[in-house]
This record gives sequence, structure tokens and C-alpha cells, in this order.
Amino acid sequence: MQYQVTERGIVIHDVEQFDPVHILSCGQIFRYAEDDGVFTVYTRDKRCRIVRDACAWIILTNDVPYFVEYFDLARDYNDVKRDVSVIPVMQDATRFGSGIRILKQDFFEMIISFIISANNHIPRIKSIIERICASLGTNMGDYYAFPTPAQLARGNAEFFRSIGAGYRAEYLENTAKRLASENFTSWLTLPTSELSKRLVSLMGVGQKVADCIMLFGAGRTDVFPVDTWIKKVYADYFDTETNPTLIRANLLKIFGDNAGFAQQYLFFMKRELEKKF
DNA sequence: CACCAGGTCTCTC
DNA sequence: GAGAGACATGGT
Repeated sequence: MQYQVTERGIVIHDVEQFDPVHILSCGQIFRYAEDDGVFTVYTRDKRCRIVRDACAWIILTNDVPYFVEYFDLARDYNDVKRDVSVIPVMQDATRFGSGIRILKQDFFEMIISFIISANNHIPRIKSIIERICASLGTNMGDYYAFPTPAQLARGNAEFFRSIGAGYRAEYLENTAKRLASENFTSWLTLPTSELSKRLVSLMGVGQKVADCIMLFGAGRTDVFPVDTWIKKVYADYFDTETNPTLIRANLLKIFGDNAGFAQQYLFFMKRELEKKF
């Protein structure tokens, strides 16, 4: 995709391929805010803002290379949309979420965030993560960084319960301690099936959460997180199968290596159309 | 005010 | 290895 780097930041004129509302509300990120048309995005210990100019979006940042990568700006999403449009419903889905881009987020942050996401509401997931950052993350002045593995490992189950993590508190303590004592970033070079096995071995990580971690935090698109929304979409547009393992296998067969993109378009469309909050 | 949420774990068979 | 229950919490 075309973009310009100016003294103001990264300027994106192709608004058909970049829409902050689509990007931030398609379920891939929990640390963001919108205030009067200004979007603030937090990742690791960094932050950027997205503002609207006359006919462009501008990403305000002092770390251009990081956010060019983060927003996947090198990729042409017209190609992605063409590739996933193998069945009729995808025409609507890619048009509905035309400005979606899959963010290249931090591996560790995704592991922890999606452990919290299990059987939880999105607004509540956000607030739990916020409290974890405020308590254990580095103070960056007017915001807090996501804790490093060592910082997170300082929190025990009692702490995680006190900030509202509920029964996931034990998972967080267990996984934080394990990741703090292990070179888990080396997993990123493993093939998807092997990476998946490592992730599922973590306490609180099943197949669905592992797929989210791989899609949003490990650059893998040959995955398909099957959650409650995808089950609804599947019943609407595919067949009567209800076993998530088989649903996942069928969708991977249909969408192949770009399955992860298809998942985001379908998730976003279904959730927006049935949104209650 | 019950119901439910981007599921996973544990315990059965 | 498939199926049933339990599970903390707070938003709606």
C-alpha cells in the first residue's frame, strides 16, 4: 500500500485500505482508545495516535519504522481481499470491513491478553489488561507499558484475582512464571503446527487462544480462531457442523494460507451486525 | 437481576 | 479422545 512519511508522521491516502475503526474493533487489540475522532493505540511500551486529515489518515509517532511494520503497511489488502473471496459471503465481508488490517502485535502481550479473553466480555478484557499494565508495567509518563515477562512474573494469583482476572488468575501466574524463565521468543521461528503445540502447552491456552496468538502476535495467517462469533457465522453461511475442531479444519481447507484474514472479515461483520455494546 | 462472555481445564467413559 | 461441568467476574 502507498504511504508517505512526513514530519507529521505516516500519511495514508488510501482510506479504502486503512480504517482505524475497522482495525481497532475487529477484536485483535485490547489497548486502544478513541476520543473525539483521535485514536490512541498502545503496544508494548509504545504509543501512537491516529488522526484524520482532509482526505487521509495520519499516524503520529516518533518511531516510524516500528509502526509501519505494526500496521502491516507494506501489504496490499486488495490482494488479500481478492484471495479470500472464494465464496459469496466474502464479497460482503471484505466490503463491510474494507479498512481492516491485521496488526503485528507483540508475542508476549498477545499470549497474556488472549488468556484473559477466554470466556470473557471484550470491555472487561480491556479493563483487566489496563489494571495489569497500571500495576506491573513501566510508567511511561502519561501511560503505562505492557509488563515484560519478568515484570508480570512478579504478580501472583492473589494479585491477578484482585485486579479482576477471576479464575484465570492461576493461569496468569503459572504462564508468566514459565515464560519469564524460558526463551519462548525462539518459538517464533517454528512452523505453525509446532508453534501451536508449544502455545497449547501453556496454562490457559487452548486451540482458539493459540490461533489468536499466532494470528495477531506471530505473523501466522494459516490459522482460523473459532470462537462463539465464528460458530454463528459458520451456521449462517456454511453447514451444520458444530464441532469447533472440524469447523476449523473445514475453514482452513476453504481459505488456505490466508485463512486468518478471512476470519477477521467474518468476525468483524458478524459482531458489528449483532453489536449490543 | 439473571444471563452471558473471542474457552480451557478437569474429570469421566 | 469425546462429552459434561465447573469456573470468577462484572457489563448489560
